Amino acid sequence: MIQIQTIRENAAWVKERLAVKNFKELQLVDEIVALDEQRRKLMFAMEENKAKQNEASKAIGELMRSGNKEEAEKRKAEVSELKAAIVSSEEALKQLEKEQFEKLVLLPNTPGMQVPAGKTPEDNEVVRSGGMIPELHESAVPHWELCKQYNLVDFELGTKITGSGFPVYIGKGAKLQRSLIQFFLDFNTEAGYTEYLPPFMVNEDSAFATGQLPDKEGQMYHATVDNFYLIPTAEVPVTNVYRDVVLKEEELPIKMTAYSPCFRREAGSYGKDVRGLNRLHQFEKVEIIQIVHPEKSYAALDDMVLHVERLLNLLGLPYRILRLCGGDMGFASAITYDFEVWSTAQKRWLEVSSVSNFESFQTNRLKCRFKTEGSKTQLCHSLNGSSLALPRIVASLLENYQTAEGIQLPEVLHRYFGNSVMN
RNA sequence: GGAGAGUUGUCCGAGUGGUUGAAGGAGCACGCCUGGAAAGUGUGUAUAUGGGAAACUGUAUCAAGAGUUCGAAUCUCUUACUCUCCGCCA
Repeated sequence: MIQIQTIRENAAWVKERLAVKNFKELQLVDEIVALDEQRRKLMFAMEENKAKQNEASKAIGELMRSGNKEEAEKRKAEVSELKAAIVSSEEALKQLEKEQFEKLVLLPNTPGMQVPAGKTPEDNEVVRSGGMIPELHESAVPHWELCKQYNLVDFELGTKITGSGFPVYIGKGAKLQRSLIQFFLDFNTEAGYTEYLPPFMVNEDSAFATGQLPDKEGQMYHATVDNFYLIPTAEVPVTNVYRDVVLKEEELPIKMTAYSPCFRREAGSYGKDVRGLNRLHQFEKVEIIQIVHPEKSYAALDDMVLHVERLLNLLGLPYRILRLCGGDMGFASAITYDFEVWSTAQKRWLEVSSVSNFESFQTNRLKCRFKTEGSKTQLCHSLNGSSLALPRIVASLLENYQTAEGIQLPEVLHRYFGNSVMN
């Protein structure tokens, strides 16, 4: 949520930035400013009345004690009148606050100055790329064929048990999941991230704080009886560790990592783009999250991008890094870098990680602040990224490392998986 | 799931309708004392949000929400959470 002070003081700038994100309803900004002004005026008037009421009540207490009942009754009548005014302005104020909040919550985060304008994925900027695209043998096939051939993942079985988009990993396919999760977590903790294993369901407050509610209500699975949401990413429960927390400046930066399954309803399109592991309702992911001093969030962002890049280099996958254009960015993000790996058999790029700086957008909802010696509390900045999402990494590992004799995984995984060939 | 007890400031803890933003401790900060420290001693020590250039000042906050009252930490209701016992379970 954008801070109201920012909008109050720089409405024109906010509108200009939101336009970069192709946000259409810029009039909301002006409406919010107008509501804010009304709200403050009303609040001031009401508080004046309340002050009078408090004063009178105190006086009544004294009059009662000194036995001056008549005078006390007079003042009581006076307060009753005040009260009527207070009650009505309280209602009006509540209404104004509600309206303002409802509009405020609709505004996406303002994109940072480096964010390119644009509407579609074609407008994203390629920042750099790395890795080598392998030469595959003649009969190389996409990963869904490999999964079937070597009995690694059974999609039909998942459909029977649950529904489409819920694959069942079997044998070496299951072990590969476990190996990757452990490899990623080890890599992250060695870089100073503290490991968390969070709840996989969250309450409404948590889903709101990281920006999933109300924006993406329909994209989460909702356990309605208890009003819990299945997490779409570990970002939600882990970032909420610091909801309603005031940190000391020296506690920053906070670095956390977590594995979790991710649940996404997103009724996507059908066809080859979503075949196999390309798009799922349930998948595994390891996430990294940082909460940092506002002046250091862009340095932290660079650090996280390099971190993910190292991981892809270790896996030996051909990748490219994109700076997303305004139109392709998420609701809460100020800037996002996407990582894509090349799927040689499908001949297309697959998104495997998304690293974002949310600046104070999430922390404003979280009320995650820090206090400096002798100064006011201010909002931290939050960032997160995938390191990494499993299914598409698995897809490209299988495809890019296939040979006529079977699949030989990169060396970095031998420690976790063994060096056996999948055949 | 059933029964009972609880939730007050950084912490402990008092407080059953009227100068209670909240006694008393502890902690912390600054000062005095000291050669230095401990002890002792004095002062200060919440947050949010309005108004104001500022000094300063209004309002709200004793788990959360609603109610009774001129006035609520204190009375009533609802909810959440914690603890104990029972049940169930891995």
